[in-house]
Amino acid sequence: MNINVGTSASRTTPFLPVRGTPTISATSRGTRELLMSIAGPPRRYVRGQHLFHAGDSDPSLYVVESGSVKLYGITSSGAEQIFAFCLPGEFFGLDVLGEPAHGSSAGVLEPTTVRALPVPEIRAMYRRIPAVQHRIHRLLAHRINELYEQMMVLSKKRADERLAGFLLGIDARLPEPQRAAHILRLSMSRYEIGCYLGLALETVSRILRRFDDEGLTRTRTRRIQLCDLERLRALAGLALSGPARTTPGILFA
Amino acid sequence: MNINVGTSASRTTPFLPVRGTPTISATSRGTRELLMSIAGPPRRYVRGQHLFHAGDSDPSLYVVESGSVKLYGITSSGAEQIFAFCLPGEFFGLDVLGEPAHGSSAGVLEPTTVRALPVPEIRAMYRRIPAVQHRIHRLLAHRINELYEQMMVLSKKRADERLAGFLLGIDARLPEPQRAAHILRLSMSRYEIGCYLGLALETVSRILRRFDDEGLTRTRTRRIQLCDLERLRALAGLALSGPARTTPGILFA
DNA sequence: TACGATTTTTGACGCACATCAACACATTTT
DNA sequence: AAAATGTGTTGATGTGCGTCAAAAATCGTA
Repeated sequence: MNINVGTSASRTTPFLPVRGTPTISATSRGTRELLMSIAGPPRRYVRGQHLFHAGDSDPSLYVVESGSVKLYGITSSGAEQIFAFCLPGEFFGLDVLGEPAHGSSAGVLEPTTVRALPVPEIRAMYRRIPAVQHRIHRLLAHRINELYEQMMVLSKKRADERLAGFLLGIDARLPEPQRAAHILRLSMSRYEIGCYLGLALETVSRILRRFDDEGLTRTRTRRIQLCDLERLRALAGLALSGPARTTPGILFA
Repeated sequence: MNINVGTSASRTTPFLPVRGTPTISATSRGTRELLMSIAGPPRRYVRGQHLFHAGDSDPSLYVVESGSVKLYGITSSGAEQIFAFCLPGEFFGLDVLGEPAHGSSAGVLEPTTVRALPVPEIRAMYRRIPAVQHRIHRLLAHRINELYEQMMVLSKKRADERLAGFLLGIDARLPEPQRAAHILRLSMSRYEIGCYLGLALETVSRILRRFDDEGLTRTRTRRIQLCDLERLRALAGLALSGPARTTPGILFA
């Protein structure tokens, strides 16, 4: 997304006092920092490179520092299906925590740096700091609910509703500085957007054009400005307005 | 599904030696039994009753003993979307382990008995028995990969391919005795099947008719016999034949 | 057994979106 | 600067499946 945030560790974790179990850990805050403390060195990649493929038994998950990554699988008939786009600060590849191998492939969309977190070290951390474990559960559970949301999109929404939701979703995940202007610089092609939303790339292009004609957006290839957030939200079926959107998750499997 | 298996605890857990971390626990096998040991008493429900609704902060997850349950959500436009059908032996509602409230609703499809597992007790168990924690991770991670699969179905497959996959999926999850005959006794309506597969109920009905005409199935309302497994598998895009299908998961969020 | 309610089937019709096919850009290469 | 390559736009056409409507079958229950 042509964005450079500082190290993702600089992000403050919004909230997290895990209710219920009285966690013994001293630091109930800062689990993200704890997790990041076992992250390997930043690694650079360019578009087209892969961090792992479905089936790889590489035992680590990843955090995006800058750039963006797509998580995807291949249909039985050979078609690509994108499961998620991962932006700076977000974890992905979490499924190796429970499965012997990755269930999806991770491909880089633009010049990107990521850091790896070795699964064994995460497991070791569980013992010492229960809060980390709760954090991981939060991430996994949250991801499942995100996928439920995506299922509803794929099976019930029209093309324009999907696109509106997609644009708003990206927008909401931008780091503070760029979020204000509501200008997206997409790192993915029309084809990839279509792969994610279950649409043909031509449909993506056409709907985007219509949004422009109707004053919802201002599009110049991969630079998209969101002009009428209210109408976009209405289209996407989101609650109107809503200033402070809680973006607690920051994870991907 | 009009099925009565013995207590789900009688199911043997297929495999699970968690690679990597050398688990200290004495019983690396039998985590399922351990989990079941904290399950509450069996509770009976009839069609239409609910175990929880999306948003409920009921801190427990559930196991189906007999009968069946649907997990679903409501779209912004008020439409129902079914995320999963839960059969005997399967866990559901796992997302409360990480989220403060349930992310979906659980409705009963037929006379059904379930048992509840209180989240606090599961958490307490983590400390004592790390293997239980790995098991939970397995369940969550596996569920995520299942949802990836379902995303591919919803966005890339034709109606007949979806239906074929659905029927085979149910079939593979039947307890041993009935699986042999490949005769399904569905507890869900055409409408509910459509809700799950992203199709109109009329389409479900029509495709089912076509399957019958083509000799793939023999349908009498909710009793469906799978006659030509090979062709069904080919349609669904599954590997041909494949005798012993590993059904490791047995979980739902 | 008979009644009403729900579910399922079947047909007719229309539309949202995929597909096919050029063409227009933009970006990189030589 | 021209050529090559990938990406995006736009139009024409087709179709898979949704929608609407009504009859038929099944189920629940008196």
